[in-house]
Amino acid sequence: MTRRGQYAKGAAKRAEILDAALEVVAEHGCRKASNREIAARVGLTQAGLMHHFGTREELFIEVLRARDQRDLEQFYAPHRGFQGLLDVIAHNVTVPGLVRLYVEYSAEATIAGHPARAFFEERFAWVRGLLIEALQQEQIEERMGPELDLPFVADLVIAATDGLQVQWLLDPSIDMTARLARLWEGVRASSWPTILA
Amino acid sequence: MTRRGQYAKGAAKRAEILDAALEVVAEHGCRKASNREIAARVGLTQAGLMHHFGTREELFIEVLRARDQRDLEQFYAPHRGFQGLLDVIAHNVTVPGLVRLYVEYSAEATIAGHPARAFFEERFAWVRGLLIEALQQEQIEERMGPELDLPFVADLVIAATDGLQVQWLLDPSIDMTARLARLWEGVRASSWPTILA
DNA sequence: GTCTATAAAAGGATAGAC
DNA sequence: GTCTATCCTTTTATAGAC
Repeated sequence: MTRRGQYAKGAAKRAEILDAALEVVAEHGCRKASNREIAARVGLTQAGLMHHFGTREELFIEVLRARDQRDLEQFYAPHRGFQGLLDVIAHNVTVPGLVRLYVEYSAEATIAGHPARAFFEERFAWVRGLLIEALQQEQIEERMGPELDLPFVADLVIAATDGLQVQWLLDPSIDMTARLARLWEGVRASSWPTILA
Repeated sequence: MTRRGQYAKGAAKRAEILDAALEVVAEHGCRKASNREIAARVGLTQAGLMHHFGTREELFIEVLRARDQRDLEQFYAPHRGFQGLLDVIAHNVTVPGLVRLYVEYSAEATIAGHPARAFFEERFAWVRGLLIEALQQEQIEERMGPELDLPFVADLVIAATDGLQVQWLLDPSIDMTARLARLWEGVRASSWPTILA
């Protein structure tokens, strides 16, 4: 019971910190989001914060992991096909801090030896896999031709999604979901097969 | 003459610095590229570097400006159509530092009040304009249907290009040019008109 | 134009008390 | 689990000599 309570409290505090980190990132950007300010938002000192996350990098990675887990549960299911991705993007519009963290941190992490590089490599492969599954379902239900090169289409859609997020951060009036939906309609209805197959 | 020589020397040093900045960014990333190391590469102290560029941000923006200017002269011409973009991307593969700077710095600069935000906003509008011009040329020469929504296609191509660059930084074996060429063939040959028009 | 010297700040991380 | 206190590093930027 005491032990249980301690764990529960620790987990609650961690969750609180993850939310605070998002707030600060949304306001100042990932680069200028200091541990001190994140800590202050949850009534901790910087040292107190470091007790929960060994390093700053672990904190950011944990934020992104939690996001992926939530998105997976809330929006993804193989039978939903492409709609799953569209729902994720529609949801992203409501969490600009998360979009900013993803865009900024994924860019920074591409450098060799960066502590978050492996995370993004693995995440990319994982997302590609999910998207390919979703596209296969679209083929099975015959909303999409059977000849398309799925890995190519998946990577292209991911690239467009990532690029759109930067455009959206610069101009939030852009409707990311509508644009992706339009891209998807283009892929679906395409007579691309002879080219993309 | 003396004056001329001074200017020439100053300009040469500036150019040297821009190259050095790219080297350091390629190795450590934009975030970890310190003024000190850039200065050291050209045999200057950090203070000496600051004489040429008032701030770090001006230096980075200048690097990107010089790149755009060069790309414009070397690769872009309205009558070349989409090939201009393909050539730029093919060239990008040979300058990873530039790609890294662009990806990382454009992400960071999306934050409100960032000194480079205006630069990226303007650059984005400029690139979109060039691409639309190029696409119009493709239509004129009837390599592409007349019904397509050009601004939409342009933004989508830019998004895909930007997203591909992140993928490429994580995995340099990806052939960005081939993927964009394939996207372009898809757009071109598409029976998208009823959807995208 | 370049250097030396220094400011002045901010950052992440750790040790040890409670 | 959290705080206080502190360390140490690194960074950008400036002032003034040469």
